[in-house]
Amino acid sequence: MDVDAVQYRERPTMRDVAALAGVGIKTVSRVVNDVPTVAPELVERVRTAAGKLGYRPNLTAASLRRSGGRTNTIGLLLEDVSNPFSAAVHRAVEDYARERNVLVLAGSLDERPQRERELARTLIDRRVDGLIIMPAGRDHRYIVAEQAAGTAFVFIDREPSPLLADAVVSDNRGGARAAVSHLLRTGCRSVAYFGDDLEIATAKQRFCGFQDALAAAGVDRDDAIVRHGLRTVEQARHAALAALGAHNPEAVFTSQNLVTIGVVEALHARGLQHRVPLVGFDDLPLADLLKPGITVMAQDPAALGRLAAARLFDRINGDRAPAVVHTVPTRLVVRGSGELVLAR
Amino acid sequence: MDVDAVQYRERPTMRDVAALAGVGIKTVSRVVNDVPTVAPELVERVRTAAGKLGYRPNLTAASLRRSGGRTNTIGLLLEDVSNPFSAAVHRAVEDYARERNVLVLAGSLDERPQRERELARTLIDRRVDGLIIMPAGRDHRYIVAEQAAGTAFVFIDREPSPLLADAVVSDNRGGARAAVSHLLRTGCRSVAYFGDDLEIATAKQRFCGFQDALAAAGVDRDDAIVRHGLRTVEQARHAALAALGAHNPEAVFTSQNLVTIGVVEALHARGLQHRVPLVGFDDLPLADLLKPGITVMAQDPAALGRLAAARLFDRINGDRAPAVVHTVPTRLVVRGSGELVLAR
DNA sequence: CTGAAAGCGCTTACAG
DNA sequence: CTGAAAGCGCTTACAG
Repeated sequence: MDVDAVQYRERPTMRDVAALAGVGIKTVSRVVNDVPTVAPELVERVRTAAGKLGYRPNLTAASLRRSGGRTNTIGLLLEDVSNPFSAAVHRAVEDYARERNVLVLAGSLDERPQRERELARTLIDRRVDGLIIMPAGRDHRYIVAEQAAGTAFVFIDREPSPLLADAVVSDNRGGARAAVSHLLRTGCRSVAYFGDDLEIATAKQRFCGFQDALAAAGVDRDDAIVRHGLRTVEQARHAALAALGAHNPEAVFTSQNLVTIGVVEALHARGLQHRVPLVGFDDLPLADLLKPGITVMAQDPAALGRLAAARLFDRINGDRAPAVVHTVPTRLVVRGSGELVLAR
Repeated sequence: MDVDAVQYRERPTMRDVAALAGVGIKTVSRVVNDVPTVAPELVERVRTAAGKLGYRPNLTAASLRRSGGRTNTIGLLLEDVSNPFSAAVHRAVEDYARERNVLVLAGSLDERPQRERELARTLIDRRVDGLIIMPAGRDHRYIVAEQAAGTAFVFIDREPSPLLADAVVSDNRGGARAAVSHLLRTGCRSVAYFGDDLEIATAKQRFCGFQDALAAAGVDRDDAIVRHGLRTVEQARHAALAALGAHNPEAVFTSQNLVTIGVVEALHARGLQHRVPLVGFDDLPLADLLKPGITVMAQDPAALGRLAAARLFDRINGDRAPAVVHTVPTRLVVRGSGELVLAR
């Protein structure tokens, strides 16, 4: 039995089922939707006819007329469906939505604001019930009209600006501060910072936390060992190789996943991985198998996703309270790299 | 400006735009769909009215009547949207679909056949134009009726059974054979196998490849160091710790991601990572930072996703040729663990 | 070039 | 308990 052997035929509609069962179309509708007030004999006839025809209801047609007009679909705009952080958020949102019989349309933004607006618009034109956005853009006023028309919005990972909708974010500043304070406990007095583009809200918050920790410990910031704008592993590695050669920082804080990997590669290349303490923001797979293991300030993407989904469904269900920002704590995962004993 | 300040109002329809612009609804439809034969002045009036009302077309309503009835949506059923392999496939499918203005509804199956059927059915009831399935189940006859009704199917990573639809799969057997042959080149004569449940088609194919390589080299298989059914990192670690203690295999082949991680953890725990050669099937992030780096037979999930999407769109566009299986080569990534010099 | 009528597959509102 | 009519927001098919 292969593809060219099958019989092609149109999808049967309720009308076809009704005709075969000898009932009205409305009775088919009742049976399909498990309305209990149908005579058992008619239920039986309708089910038999539906089975014989291979009838499947058309849910998009149903939602068009159904009161409330919900599509039972939500949109999820992520930085990139294939990066581990986005993917973990996605899974948590999917699980929450699945329990409510709602499907998820996901898309990748790649830090492109224009892509964010286009995709949001496309999803709205599909009439998703709500949208969870990990924003690439910095201006979210475009959602105002959509909110007024009934589409729910929740932002995740980064807050919208202005604060037009709920947001669920990591404690970026507090987490970074705690990470750097942890490093300073090794006794070091100069900490290098390698981070992402400061235009990205989370990068900025983490840099603020870095500064908070230095200030609290009475340590001066040395701008010679502060590097922003690192977007890739390669950029981070090159920046770290240069800084390690020229300035010998006593410890290193990295603000993001890919940056951590690049800097760790550089430390290994220089043979410094056991001598220069490092803490990275955001967890890495396999980080505990490295020598030394990489100490990180881990985010909880599953919690972010679950909480964002919960807020979104509250909004979809009519909650019109003022927008709130929910901050999710981060967690220090001690594995060795952040606890090296300084050779003095 | 915050959420409780907005004005709630219904979404305007084409009828509303038509009334405000003083034209027929059909003219609005023409303008919205960029039909060129509308008088410039009317186009202008319609656009102004639409802008004033914040009109957005309802694409699901449009597709209901549109000939062909396409929804410009496809479904993607993955093992787990958050695992790196699935996520990479997802991204490739998304990119291919995006160029064609098609959105992707993704879902996770977690190796549960029942979930596969339920989700497939749900997506069909939404009238997706086609479905790409990384199957959990072993019987795919349920798709026959759906194919007949016009829904396109492509399987990815594992073939459907019976072969009812196109499939895009890795060269599991050939890749495993090449990986184990590579190990045998170190001079070892006993190779342990740690693998997933043999019921999973890919695991079985990789085990066949393992046996092929031993047979080609004239090495006997030692079932004392063959372990199947490993589903998690923990199970793999425990199995490896037990086998390493009792049987001292000279080299190790692991059939899958999580198994590789568990076995590498066990080797590190025993201090054997520089003495027992290992090759894993499927690549790992950070595998090159470990000491030694982990040599793997890498799959190409992006190629799998792209090719599956290409087949699916061909099918959606009317291709009714017999089903074909497309095999994507794997690639040996040499990093050290598979090239250890045996201490004899 | 423009628009009134009919219809996509279903549900609502209503009458029997 | 059942079904004919009207309508969801749009497009098709057609007449002007």
